Amino acid sequence: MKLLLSQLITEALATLHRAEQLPVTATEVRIERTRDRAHGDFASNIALVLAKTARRKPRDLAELICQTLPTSAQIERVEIAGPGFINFFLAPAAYHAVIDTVLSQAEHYGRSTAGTGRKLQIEFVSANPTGPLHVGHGRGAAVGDSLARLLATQGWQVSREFYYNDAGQQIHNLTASVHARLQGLTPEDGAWPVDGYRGEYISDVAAAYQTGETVVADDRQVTAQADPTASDAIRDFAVAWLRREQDHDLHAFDVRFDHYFLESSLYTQGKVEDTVARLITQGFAFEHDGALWLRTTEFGDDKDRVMRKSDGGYTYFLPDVAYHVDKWQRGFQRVINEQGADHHSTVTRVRAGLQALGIGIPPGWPEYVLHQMVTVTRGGEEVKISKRAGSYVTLRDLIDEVGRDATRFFFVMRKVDSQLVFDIDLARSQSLDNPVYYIQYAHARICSVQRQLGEKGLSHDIADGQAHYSTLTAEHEDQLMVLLARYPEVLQAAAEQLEPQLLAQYLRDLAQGLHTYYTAQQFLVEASGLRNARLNLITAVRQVIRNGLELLGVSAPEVM
RNA sequence: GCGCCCGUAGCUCAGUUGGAUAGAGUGUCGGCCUCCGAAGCCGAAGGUCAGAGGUUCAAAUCCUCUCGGGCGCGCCA
Repeated sequence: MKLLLSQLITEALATLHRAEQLPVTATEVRIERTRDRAHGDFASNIALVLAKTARRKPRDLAELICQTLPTSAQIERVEIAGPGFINFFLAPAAYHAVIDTVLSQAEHYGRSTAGTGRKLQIEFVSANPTGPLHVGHGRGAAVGDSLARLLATQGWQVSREFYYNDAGQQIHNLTASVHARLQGLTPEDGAWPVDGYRGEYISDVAAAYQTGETVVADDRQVTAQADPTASDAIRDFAVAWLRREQDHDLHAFDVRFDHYFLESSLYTQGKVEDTVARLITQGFAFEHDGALWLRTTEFGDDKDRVMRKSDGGYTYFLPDVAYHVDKWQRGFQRVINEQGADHHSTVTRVRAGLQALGIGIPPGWPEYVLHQMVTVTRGGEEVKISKRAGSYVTLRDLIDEVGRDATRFFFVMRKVDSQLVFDIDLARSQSLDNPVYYIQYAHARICSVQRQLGEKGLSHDIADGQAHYSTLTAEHEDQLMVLLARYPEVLQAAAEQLEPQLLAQYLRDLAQGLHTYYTAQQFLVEASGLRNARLNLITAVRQVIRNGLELLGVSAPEVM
């Protein structure tokens, strides 16, 4: 519809130009939905934009454009308002069409094929297997997965990736902790490793190792050797055990990855070495104080960065760059990294490293979505400690306490770049103040009406409803149809701007529209035409709520 | 000190990427169940969009500065 209106105006402008009424040729004409229904359905500010170059008053120009505008069956009337906006009021038939579109496209409604076939990768969570996932990972999981689903609706071929370090210093600390536990030590003992982990799970890992358990994670399977001195075996088992723990939480969150990537593979496959060599030949590397540096300041960084330490080891910066080279070589047009904002300093660095390689990677590649910190409150007080992890609140704590639906929704309902206060009491409450239940309730209510229909011995005749759309004259019906029509636009905006909260916000609006309508009108009325028309409408609303919640990983229950 | 993010109703936050009279929820106050589910609906009250300049037909939105909060600033990851 936006496209149609834009074309009509462009035609009008061209006509005026030919008639020498307008000195400028066509510019890009943008059509917006109005904020206020009194201003019609769509508006164009073109007269305001062109007023200066046309050297006419905005309202006069708007008048001229309106008179020249080709007619369309979709448009009932056009008005000029305010400082010179052109407001379009759609014909009722244009509204009614959206109901049929939703009903016929069903779960596909709202999707676009614009990006068909283009490959996109989104990396998120990427937690090292040294402990349970914390609430920050939870936000990352919810945001990353919803973005993946949203981008898929726009036709992108999306791959979800999880990157982790299975062999570095942190893993060494993990191994040492489990080893110490196997020796009978506890975190309270003086001999406990200084950088060791102190959560309860260390004991669980040690116990499982001793009994020779076999653990199966999504990306690996290991059977414990039960030998308390075999540190490689302990390490492999501990990593697998914690990966399984993380997978357990991720599954409970309905998050699945297509690919797990090991940092160690960058070394074993020589990719780190290749990257260093390439950076040296490109001439951006230099030696200083016994270390090898990269002149990242050439590419916007505020200081140069060490690649190879004076002790011969690499800093994390280099495998990061090598990893992204690998992503590039795998052919992803777009790569999005979803991380906590505490990693924001790596953005410039990684991009600088990739530019220094000179292998044709665009300057803004990869893209980043950085979510701000999460704090958890209960009873108005900040919650900090989890017994399970020893120090931080885990994702599992949250899911166990408030459930998957509320947890996922709460994580995506705010802008990612705002700090998030996760109020456990609010998320738990199955009452008026919980936005998740509000939306789900709207869905369940529609299902309930459909059940009542059967109990009354009636059936839903879609065709009869279609023949009686003209009876849908209530204000609330009008508003719901507009909301339904907006859904594809919301998906497109949320995917384009990488902002899932737009969808969460929209679903709340749609649910509100339904609740208001529900209270104001009876659906199961005597008159069958009106009844079927209303059933068509609320069935379409139900479909869109389902589609939208699905993208946020939230269930759409038929009964609550 | 430098960099990034944030600052909107008492509280938690939206705000269609510069548009028309700033919006929800919650909290407060007042109404609505003989009626498809009251986990709901309707109404009232509540604002110097942190502050000051600037850009323009138009600024919560863009630019500069100030104040306040968060996160980073390692030859750690």
